[in-house]
Formats: sequence, structure tokens, C-alpha cells
Amino acid sequence: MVEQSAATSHDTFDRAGLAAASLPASVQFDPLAALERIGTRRRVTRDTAIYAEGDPSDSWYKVAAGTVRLSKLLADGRRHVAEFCFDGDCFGFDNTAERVFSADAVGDVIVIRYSRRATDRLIDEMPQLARHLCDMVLRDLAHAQTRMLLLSRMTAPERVVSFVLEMSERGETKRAIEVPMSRTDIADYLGLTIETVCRVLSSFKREGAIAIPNPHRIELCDRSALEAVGDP
Amino acid sequence: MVEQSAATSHDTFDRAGLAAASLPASVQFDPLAALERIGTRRRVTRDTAIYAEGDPSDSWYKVAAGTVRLSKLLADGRRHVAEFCFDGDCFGFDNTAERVFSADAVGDVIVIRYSRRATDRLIDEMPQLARHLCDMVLRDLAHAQTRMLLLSRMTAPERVVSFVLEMSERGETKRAIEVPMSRTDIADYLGLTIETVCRVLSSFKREGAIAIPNPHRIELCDRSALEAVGDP
DNA sequence: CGCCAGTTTGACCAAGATCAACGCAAGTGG
DNA sequence: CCACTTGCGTTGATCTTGGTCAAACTGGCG
Repeated sequence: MVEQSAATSHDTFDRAGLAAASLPASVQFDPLAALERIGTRRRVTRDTAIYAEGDPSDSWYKVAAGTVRLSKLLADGRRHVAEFCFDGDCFGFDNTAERVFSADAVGDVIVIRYSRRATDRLIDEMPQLARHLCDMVLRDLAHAQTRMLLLSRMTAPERVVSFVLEMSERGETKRAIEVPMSRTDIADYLGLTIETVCRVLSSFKREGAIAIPNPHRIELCDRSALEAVGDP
Repeated sequence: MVEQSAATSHDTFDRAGLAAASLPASVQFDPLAALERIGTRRRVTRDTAIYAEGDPSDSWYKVAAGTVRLSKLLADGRRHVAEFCFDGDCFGFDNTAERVFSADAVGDVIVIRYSRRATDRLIDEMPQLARHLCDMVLRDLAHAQTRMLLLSRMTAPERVVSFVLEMSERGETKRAIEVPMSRTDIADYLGLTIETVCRVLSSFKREGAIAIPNPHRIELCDRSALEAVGDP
């Protein structure tokens, strides 16, 4: 489902962002509306990079559609998926010089890009924005802490349950989850191997807790059975 | 080394913080100095809680002396140490209603407490402070991400090396590290068991990479040998 | 001196990794 | 249209790392 055949990486821009020089009073007190004016929309096709590890870090993004994977490849081939970002999630907000993770489109994706300079200017004009962004980072931090607990102390079944339940929280319908990413992505997100992820999912299926009509869809047949695994 | 015999938890306050109502122009542009004025200094004795999981979250802290441990106990007894905070580190900065982790003094500790209300008022007066705090949270987030990588993809020796090197970065002298926390604390921080931490340290000792004159001191005899384990 | 708490070491075990094969659906090209 | 390939995903057999259980060691302290 790609419109333009095969541009290797850099993509299509829609509305050019307005220079955030001086804004009318009407938006002075709506930081989110003001932010919209400095964002540029960008389509990214399946499996292409939005940015790579080591790229200069001069902007941040919000997902408008699709799923983005933040990951890092170690020298010896081990891979770590730091985060999946879905519609509405922000990523790449930092104040380092270089990207620590790379960000890639899991499927076709639309992101809004906010340049750091424009964001900084906007903060000068409307300081409430800084609080807003700070809250955003605090939510990310809380999430990272939950994940540290998961990665340091949970068993494989607990990790997989936590993933499935997290996805079902975020998804449209709670009865079933859409799984846009591959098994390898899930494994690298949970700190497991692909085989272990498969085996655990299969065992849940065998017990009737879930159904897997196809690899990218999981139906939650017995949510309480899953929750029983996750809580301990 | 405890002055007052055994007050179970709540402790001694020194300088009462000034109400941050309206400040002289002189501090208007030094957020850090202004922050000092709303902070209250508090001594906490070894192994007592600064706050516990579930406590109302209405303030944050900066370590002025000693080491603080942020941790969480799971229902079945598994424990997770989220962070150690040393002199100058801040902790407990969030916007949740309740504490997610408990914070305890590893040894005797002095912390500065900043109430959330006073901090919010101060941000209204000097919006640059919000950026400052945002940067602080961003550093914490970056650190959390490094730790997620460690916990999800590193072997036991790699974790221990990373701990030792991290401590040596922060410590006074790079040749040796002071280890205020117990082996159990280290294990719960690295997502290992106490036995594994001991064994790995012993093996490094056997190889001559470190010396352990006593459990709370580790000397780095061959830093490059350690770095060789950590990098892969 | 003997106890206690924390640390270290050893013997054994199990969760999950690794290695290998197979299944299955979507291309691809004759 | 049908063999052949290719890229996931799944399953099985075996191995390794680190966990578990248990015992010994150490230094401080009543």
C-alpha cells in the first residue's frame, strides 16, 4: 500500500511549518494549538528510518498514524527495542546532541516533526508549554520505570502478558489486539528471544486464554487468566 | 553512628523553608537560588524511609549527603531497586498522586525537600525553572533507558562491570569505589541474585581486575579488563 | 566467647537461550 | 498457473546461564 514506488528513505512533506516568529494573541494561551503550527507532517513508509542512531538530534516527533519502533543495535548483534509509539505518542524529545536510538516505521506511518529550535522559541513565548512538555517526559519516565521492573524481575510469561495487556489498553477494542510489529520486535522489547515469545503465546493459546487467528492479531478469550499470570 | 537513639522514621528539620510568595528581583533570574529558598533540609538515619510506596506524592528531594535507594517490593517478595541517588541527585520528582517507589536512606543521609506546591508557584514566577526541571527529568529518562538496555540484554558480568564503572564515574577517586549499599541492593538493582553478584565479583578478583579489601570497597586494578567485558 | 547479619562458596536445578527443522503464506519467474 | 524461493512464525531437542538451596566464613558486638 505504498503510493510512490520505492524512494529509499526520505519522504514526503505536506504543509510546510510556519515560522514561529510572532504569533497572534489568539493562540498565545493554547500551547497545543501553537505547537501544531510549528509541526510538519511527514509520511514514512514501512521499515524505513525516521532517524538513525548517531544522527543529530534537532527535533522531536508525534505519531499521527501507524507504529514507530525506537531501537538500538549492539555491536555483537543483540538488539534492544526501547519503545513502541502509537497514534498520539511523542518520541525523540531529548536534549542530547545525537540520537541514542534509531526510530523506524513498523508499518506505514505519519509523524509530525517539531524542530528543537522552533520549540525552544515557542517555550520562550508561552512558558506554560515547558510544563506541558515536562509532564510528557514525566509520563515517559514513569513508563520506563515500569519497564525496568518488568525487565529486571519478571518471568517470560509475565512479560508476555504485560505486553498483551498493555496493547489491549491502548487499542480500540479490548477483546482483541492488533499486533503491527514482528515477533522479533516483541522479543527485543521484552528482553526475550523470538522462540520464547512464540512458545509462551502458544501455551496461552493451548490454555484457552487467547486465540491467534493470524500472527498479527491476538484475541483475549480469558482476560482474568492473563491477569492472574501478570499480577504476582 | 546514630545520634538520636531510635526514632522510627520522622526526623529533624533545620532551616524552615521560606514561603515563596513574592521574591526580591535579585533572585528573579536565578532559578537555582530561588529553589534553595523553598527547600527544607532533613536528616534521615540509616535504613529509615524518606517516603514509602503509596504515600501521597507532594514533594521532591535532592540528596545533600549520603546515598538514597529507590525501590519497590512485589507481592511475592521479589524486590526491584530503581535507582541509587548520590550527592546532588534529585529524586521523587513526578506528578502522580502516590509514590510508586519507596525511598530509603542507605546510610545516614541529608536531603533537601521541595514541596510540589511551592515548586509550582516558583515556576509561575520564573518560567525558566520549568525548562531546568524538564532537563533534569530528561537526564533521568536517558539514564532509565540505559538501564533498560542493561536489564534486557546484558549478561551478569556485563551488568556488574557496568555497575562498577558507573560507581567509579561518580565517585571521588577513579582507582577505587566506595560501595555504601549491600550486595542484596546491588543484585536487586542489576536484576540478579546476591549469589551471582558475589560470584561475578569474585571471578573478577581472581582474574586480578579488581581487589575487594572489604565488602564496601572495590579497587579497580585493571580498568581495561573491566571495560573489555562491558563493551561487547 | 558466641551470636548475628551480611557475604562468600559450592552443588544442583530450571528457565530460557541456542540450534535446527519444519510450516505457511506471499511473492517471483518460467 | 504452478514450481521455487523467501521471510516469518512455530515447534522440538539440547545446552548454558544464572537461580536455588545449603553450608561455611567474616567481622562487629553484647
